[in-house]
Amino acid sequence: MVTQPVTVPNVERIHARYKAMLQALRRANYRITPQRMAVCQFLAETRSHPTPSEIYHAVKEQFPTISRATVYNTVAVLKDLGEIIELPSGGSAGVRYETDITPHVNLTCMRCGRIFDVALEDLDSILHEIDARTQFNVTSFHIEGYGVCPDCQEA
Amino acid sequence: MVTQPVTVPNVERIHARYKAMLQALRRANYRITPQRMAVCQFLAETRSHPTPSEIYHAVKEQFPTISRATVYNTVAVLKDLGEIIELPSGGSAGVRYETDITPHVNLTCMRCGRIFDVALEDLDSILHEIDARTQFNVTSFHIEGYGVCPDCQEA
DNA sequence: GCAAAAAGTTAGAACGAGTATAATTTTAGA
DNA sequence: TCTAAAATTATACTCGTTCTAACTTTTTGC
Repeated sequence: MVTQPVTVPNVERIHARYKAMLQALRRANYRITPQRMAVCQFLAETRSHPTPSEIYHAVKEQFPTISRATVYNTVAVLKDLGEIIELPSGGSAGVRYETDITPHVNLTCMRCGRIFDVALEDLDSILHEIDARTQFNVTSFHIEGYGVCPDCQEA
Repeated sequence: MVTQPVTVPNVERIHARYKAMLQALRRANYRITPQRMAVCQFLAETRSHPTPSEIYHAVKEQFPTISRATVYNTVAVLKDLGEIIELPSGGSAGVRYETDITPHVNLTCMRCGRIFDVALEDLDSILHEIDARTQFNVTSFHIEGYGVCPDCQEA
């Protein structure tokens, strides 16, 4: 079983993430609408690297008339602001979104398509080395690993 | 300007990559067809993180009747075999494929959408640490960095 | 070299993810 | 409270991706 990081999703962390997203929107002069708040809340809560469709269906429970365009617009804005990251989905479901923008490792199982988060220490040294070698202004990074998860190894 | 790695694409490297892809297909009991060879050749040669559409149009020069489904099937098989990696394309162009499966850094400019490859040393230590912390069988990994490229910083 | 099974390709259709659009609604600031 | 402009909506549209049935090709064994 993949070692889950010691940090457990809790109300504080979710709230901080939610607040950070809303602040990013405000700072960039985007309007704060109930729909955007709901999308941010869902994204702050989820651990599942959701597709746009999954986000849509989750938010639709609270806002039955929400339009898909609204969801797509909202995640696009959040992505532009660097609050979420777009991942290849590893299946036929289009893109997935990563809400943890701190440096970490995503391990994608090439069998079942699931994505596992792993926290590693000392990833900052990578950022230093990228800075030393390039003139690219890097604002976030993570590591994408591919292979077979423990469950699929047993099957 | 992003520092390009000292390694320059040359005929030997391209040929080795091409051969590796064909061998992976053979080893997995896939048939070697002229269309698959052409896709592999193009992928071995390109440095451009091509979309499926770009692959299709490149191969269509040599095989004017090739079907899109054939291209999609071929890259899907190569992806399943771990010979190429799927990247988010950062635009509306669907996915892009990465043909360099050695550990390295992809820097994606969030303005223009271009993807820059950077080679770093000592990335193997990351693999060791993932192994130490998880039971995930990792076969390849790379680093995804996001930010603004030098060109877009000047504009 | 031939035959056959099965994989692979093809052309075109289908699907659905993602985007566009015009009308309507809502937000935020004065 | 009013208003300008942003945001949402329902629906249509685009296009990337996958499906399908017929046909072709590869590979293996004889």
